[in-house]
Amino acid sequence: MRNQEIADILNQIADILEIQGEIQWKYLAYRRAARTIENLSENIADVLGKQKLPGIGKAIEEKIKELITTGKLEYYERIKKEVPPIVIEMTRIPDIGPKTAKLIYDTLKIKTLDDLEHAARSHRLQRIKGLGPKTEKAILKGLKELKKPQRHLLGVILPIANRIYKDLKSLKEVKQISLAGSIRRWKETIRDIDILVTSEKPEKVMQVFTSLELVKEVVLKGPTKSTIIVTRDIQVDLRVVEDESYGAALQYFTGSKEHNVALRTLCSQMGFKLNEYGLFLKDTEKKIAGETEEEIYKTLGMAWIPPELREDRGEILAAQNDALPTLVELKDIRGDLHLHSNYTDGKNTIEELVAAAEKRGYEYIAITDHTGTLSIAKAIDEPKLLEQITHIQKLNEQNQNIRIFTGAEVNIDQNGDLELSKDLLEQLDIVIGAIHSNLKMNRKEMTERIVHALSNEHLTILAHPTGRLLNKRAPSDIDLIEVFDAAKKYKKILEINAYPNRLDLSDVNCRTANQQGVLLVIGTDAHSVKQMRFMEYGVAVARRGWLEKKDILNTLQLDDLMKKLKI
DNA sequence: GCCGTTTTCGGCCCGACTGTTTTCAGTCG
Repeated sequence: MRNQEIADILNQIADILEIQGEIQWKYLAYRRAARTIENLSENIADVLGKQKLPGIGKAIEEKIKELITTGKLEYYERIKKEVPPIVIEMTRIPDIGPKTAKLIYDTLKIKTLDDLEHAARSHRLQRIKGLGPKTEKAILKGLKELKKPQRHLLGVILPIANRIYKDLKSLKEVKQISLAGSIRRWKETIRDIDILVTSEKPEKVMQVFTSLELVKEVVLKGPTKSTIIVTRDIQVDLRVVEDESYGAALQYFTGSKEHNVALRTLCSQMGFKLNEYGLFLKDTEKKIAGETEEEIYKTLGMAWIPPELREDRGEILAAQNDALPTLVELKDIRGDLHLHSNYTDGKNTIEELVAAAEKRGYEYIAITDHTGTLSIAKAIDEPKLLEQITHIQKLNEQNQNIRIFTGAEVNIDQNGDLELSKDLLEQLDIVIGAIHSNLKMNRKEMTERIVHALSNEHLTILAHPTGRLLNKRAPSDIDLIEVFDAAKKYKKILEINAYPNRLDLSDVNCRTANQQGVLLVIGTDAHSVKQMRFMEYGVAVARRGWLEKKDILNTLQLDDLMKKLKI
């Protein structure tokens, strides 16, 4: 049983316990345990009982063991029967929590969400004691939102956020401004855009904000908080605070929730109280910090923590011990080793890609078009690839500013072999291997397939290792620990694919790979000049994975890179 | 149900907002 499946079951147990009115600490414990498992790169079965896992004690450990060995959990099966599925379903509606869901069910005995909609339309909900017309309206609205996709890709939302940010920043009434929330943490998917501002004229700022060109709906407009809906049904929250609380508010609204909970628990132990207005002494309520984030973290005896690390994955302890990593930055990147040209499904010529790379200040790029039996990507055939190699050699002679490496993104077949002749593999500077089909093999076969590919002497880089597509396709079932072992053994490089719907390896996985001693590379997989900007998303994943400059291949200078790759 | 520089019991982050109430519970982030 896979980690995610086990985490899902623990979360469902928490939902049920919450609906049953169990004390909150009990169901919160299940959620915490689920989160621990979700953040794990290792297979839970391999580490359970062998190492201390936060939030997993004796009782939950036993339950996970039962799930692993039998594939079922007696306890879960039993309590599942005690709560009608519709009640759990109802809690997915915004503003409907366990209490309200249970109240509605107990009163009306509805069976489906359609029943709920009917009950709301015929005003039977507002007759329930404790509910009213507003709740009824909220439920009808919430039912519609349920059908929309819940989270947006960072790559979709960030350009929109930056546009709004720029518009607001240009106002003379705006003193300080920052994006906050998950977007400031560069999370791979984002629910809504949070923006924080300080101003002496909040009304004016709110007025501009709620009448921006891309506004579709104004949900809420107040002096300190406004909410709008913009294109693609993206929600944007703007909050205005006092200058003296800016740091505290920024810290608070940046999150994550888990980081904030952990930080405030620590505050409490130290005799402080932290909220969005500042850091206070617990007993006298005296404010001792709040203007800047740096000041708050410093007062708590730790270094300022980069937002990308604020996920409660050990960053607080590291900050206390002055052991935070010096995270890799976009400016450290010296080249892009995963690019597609118009020889196959790319939009631009090699010359155009080179010009764009120069503009970005790169020292080198690799042209890596598709080869193998890939019908969708118009794979390049061998004569055409030879032609491309000659073309690149000629360009390298003409242009000394940037080095163009020959390469290919070679399809890995079902057995883990590279779909390109040995002769050509030997001619290429960089061979990227990637799986594009048969993604649903079982764990053992898939792992063997990848390990076999990694053992191939011609392979340089394994691209998008898990094959996931955000919001669309789950990662393949792979024993990543074994893959990382093999990558280290055969000295192969694993990719952080920066394409916004891939971001593969993920933050958690590239962190584990690095801890296991595997070198990583950030590649954009760009199919056009425009997409070369995706590099910043790949860098963000690396940063969220605690990676430093030295952990990333394409931060090396040209000659060091060539030495490393023996080109 | 978990956890321990206050330990094996008694805590467990903190506040805003909302809708429904006559003082607060539920939900959210």
